Amino acid sequence: MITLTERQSLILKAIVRDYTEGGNPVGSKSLVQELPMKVSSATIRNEMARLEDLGLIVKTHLSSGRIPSIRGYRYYVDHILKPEKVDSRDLKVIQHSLGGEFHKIDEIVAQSADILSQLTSYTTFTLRPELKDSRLSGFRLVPLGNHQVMAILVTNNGDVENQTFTIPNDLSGDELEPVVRFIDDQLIGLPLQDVLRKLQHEIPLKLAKYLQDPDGFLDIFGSVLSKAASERFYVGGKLNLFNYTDQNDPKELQSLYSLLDQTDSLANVIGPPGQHIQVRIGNEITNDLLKNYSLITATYDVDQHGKGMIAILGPTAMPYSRMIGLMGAFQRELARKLLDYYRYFDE
Amino acid sequence: MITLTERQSLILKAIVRDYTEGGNPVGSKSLVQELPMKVSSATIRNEMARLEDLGLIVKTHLSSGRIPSIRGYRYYVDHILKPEKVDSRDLKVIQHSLGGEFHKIDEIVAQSADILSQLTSYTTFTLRPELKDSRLSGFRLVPLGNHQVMAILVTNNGDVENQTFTIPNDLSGDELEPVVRFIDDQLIGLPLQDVLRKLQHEIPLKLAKYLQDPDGFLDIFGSVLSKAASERFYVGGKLNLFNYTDQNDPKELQSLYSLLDQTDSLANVIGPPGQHIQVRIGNEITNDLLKNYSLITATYDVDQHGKGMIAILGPTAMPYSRMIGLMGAFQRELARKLLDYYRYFDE
DNA sequence: TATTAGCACTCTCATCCATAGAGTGCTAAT
DNA sequence: ATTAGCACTCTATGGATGAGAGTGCTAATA
Repeated sequence: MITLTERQSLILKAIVRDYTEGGNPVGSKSLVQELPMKVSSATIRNEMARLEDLGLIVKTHLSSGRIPSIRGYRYYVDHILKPEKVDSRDLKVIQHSLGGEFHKIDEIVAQSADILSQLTSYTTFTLRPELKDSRLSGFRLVPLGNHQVMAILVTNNGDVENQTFTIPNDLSGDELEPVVRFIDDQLIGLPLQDVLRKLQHEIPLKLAKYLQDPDGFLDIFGSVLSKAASERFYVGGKLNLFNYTDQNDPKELQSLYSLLDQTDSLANVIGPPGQHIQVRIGNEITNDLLKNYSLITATYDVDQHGKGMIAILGPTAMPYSRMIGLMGAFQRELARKLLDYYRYFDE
Repeated sequence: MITLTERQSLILKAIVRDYTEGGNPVGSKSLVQELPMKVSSATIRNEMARLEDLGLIVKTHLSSGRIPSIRGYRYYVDHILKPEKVDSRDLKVIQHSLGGEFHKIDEIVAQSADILSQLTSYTTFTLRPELKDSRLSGFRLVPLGNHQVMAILVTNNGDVENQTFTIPNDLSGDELEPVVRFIDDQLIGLPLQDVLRKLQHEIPLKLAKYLQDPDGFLDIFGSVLSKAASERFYVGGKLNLFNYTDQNDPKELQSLYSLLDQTDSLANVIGPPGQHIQVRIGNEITNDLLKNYSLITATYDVDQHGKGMIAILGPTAMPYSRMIGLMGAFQRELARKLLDYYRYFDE
C-alpha cells in the first residue's frame, strides 16, 4: 500500500492535470510555478525521483519530463481526485435531451449514448436495463395477407418486439386463435428467461395438443422471443475516435472502429452491471486493443425493472474528475427518465 | 474531341494499368518493357509529352513519371476499357449470398451493400426500389394494451412498415373498426404517393364522419406512411475507407466517415436512378469531399416494381474494367433475386 | 537533515547538407 | 520518325549539427 506525503500528492496531482490539459510531459521547472509551496526545482526533482521509484510516474526518454503511469492514474483516481460537480449547462443538455417524448426504451438508451458522447467528446456505450427479467405480457400473430404474418411480443415493461415472417400459406385469424389462447393461458406473466427455457421442453409437447404442426410456429415464436431477450448495446460518438487516438497509426484506428461494430466483444469489455462508478485504466481493461485507453463504467438502477449500464471510452489522459461527475449526473437523470417511462405501463 | 493513335492509346492504357496496380508514377523505361511494339524509351517519352499536352496524363513533379489525369481516366473509361467478364468465384459469392431466405426487401438490399463492399474492398451504397410507387394493400391497428398500439402498413410489394405508439387511453378493437374500414374502402390500391397527397386534404374531411377526434389517428397514419414512403439507403464497407484514402490526412478520413452517416447528402451524390452503368471520376462528382475519388453507379430494374441503385466509391485509380464487369453481374443478380421475391406476393 | 545552486549529461526536434536514383527534355545523329 | 546520349530536376534517405528542455548528481547551505 502506497502512502504519499502531502507534497508528493500535490505534485502527482499537478502532473496529472498538466499532462491531461497540455498533452506534454511535465518538467520540474513548470511545476515550481504552479505549486503552492515555495521550493526550488531541484527539490521537485528529488520528489519526482521518488514518485518514479514508486512507479507512479515515468519518463518518455532518459531526460524528459514525466507523465503519469497507469499506477499513477490509479492512485490519482483512488486517493486524490474529487468528483467535479456537474456543469449546469451540461445538466441542462442532459435534461433537455431526455425530456422529449419517446416510444421505446431503446430510443431513450440509444439517445443517451449520443448525448454523452457529445458532452464528453469521447466514445460512449449504453446498455438498456436487462430484458431477460421482463415478463411476457402479450403475444400476437397478425396475418398480413400475401403469405406474411407479423409476430408481436409485448413485455410488462412496455417493450415491444416484432418481426415479419413469410409463410407458405395465408393464415386466417381463426387458425391462429388456439395458439394465441395457449400462450395467454400458459405463458403470460412469466419472465422471458423462463419462457425461453420452456421453449426447449414443455412448450413443444403441450402445443402439440393445439396444433398439428407446431414447428413452424415455434420457429416464429422462438425467433421473436430471443430477439426480445437479447441484450442491446448502443455506441455513440464513433467519430470522436479521431479526436483522441494516435493520429499516426491508422491501423489501430481501423481496429478500434471494427471493434465498435462487434457488439458481443464490447459487451464483454463493459462487463455486467456492477456497483456505482468504476474506472478502468489502460491494461486494466481486459481487451488488448484498449490497453492505451481508459474506460469509465456506471450502472444505473431502475428498481424492479432492472439495471443498465453507461460507459465512456477515452484516452488514459482524461479529465477524470469532470467525467466522473458527469457520469453521476447522467446515471441519475437516465434512471429518473426510465422510471417515468415505466410508470406509464404499471397503470 | 480527342483522337489518339493506336500507339498512344496503348501507352495510356498501360499507364492506367500500371498506376492502378502499383500506385507509383509510371516512367518511360518501365513502359518500354511492357508494350508490345519495339521502340526506345525516348520515343515513349515523346508520345508521353503529347499525351500530357492533351491533358490526359500529368507529372507529380517536374521530372517524375506520369499518372493519369481525371481526363485521362475519362478517356480510358470511355474509349479504351473493355468490361472484364466477372470472375466465376465472385459470381458464386454473389449468388450464394443472395440465395438465402429473406423476410424483407430491405434485408436483401442491405446485404447487397455488404457483399459488394467485400468483393471490391471499397465502400458501397445501395438504394432499394423506390417505395413511393408501391400501392397500399393493407393497414392495421393492433391494440397492445398498456397504452400502446402498433400501426402496420403493408404494400402490394410485400413491404411491411410498422411503428408503435403510446396513446393516452387503451383502445379496443371495436373502436378502431370504423377507421380500418375507412382505409379499406377508400385508400387501398392507391400508390403511397397519392395517399400521402390525400392526407393533406381529402382524408381529414372524410374521416371526420367516422371519428370524433381524427387528429391523433392522422398523426399515426401519416407517420407510418411517410416512414414507408421514404427512400432507404444502405452503406457497406465503411471500414474499407481506411484502405484507399490518404493515410496521412485523418481530417479527410473523418469528414468522409461523417458524410457516410448523412443519408440525404449521399442520396444527392448518387442521384436518381438513371440508365445502365455510369462512372464519375474525381471532380465530376458533385460533392467536394469526394473530388479525389471515383464513383461507379448502376441502376437495376425490377420491372413494374421500380428501379433501385447500387454504387461503388473508391480511389480514382481503380480497376475500372473489373469493377464495371462486377457491377453488371451484380445488377442482374440483384434484379433477379428481387423479381423472385416479389413474385411471391403477386400470387 | 532537508533544501538548493550549479553543472555535466542525455535526448528530442528541426534544419541543413550530401548523395543515389529515377525520370525528363533536348539535341544531334541515324 | 526514331534513337542514343547527356544535362538537369526532383525525391527520398541518411547522417551531422545545434538549440532547447529536462534530468541526476555533487557540494554547499540553513
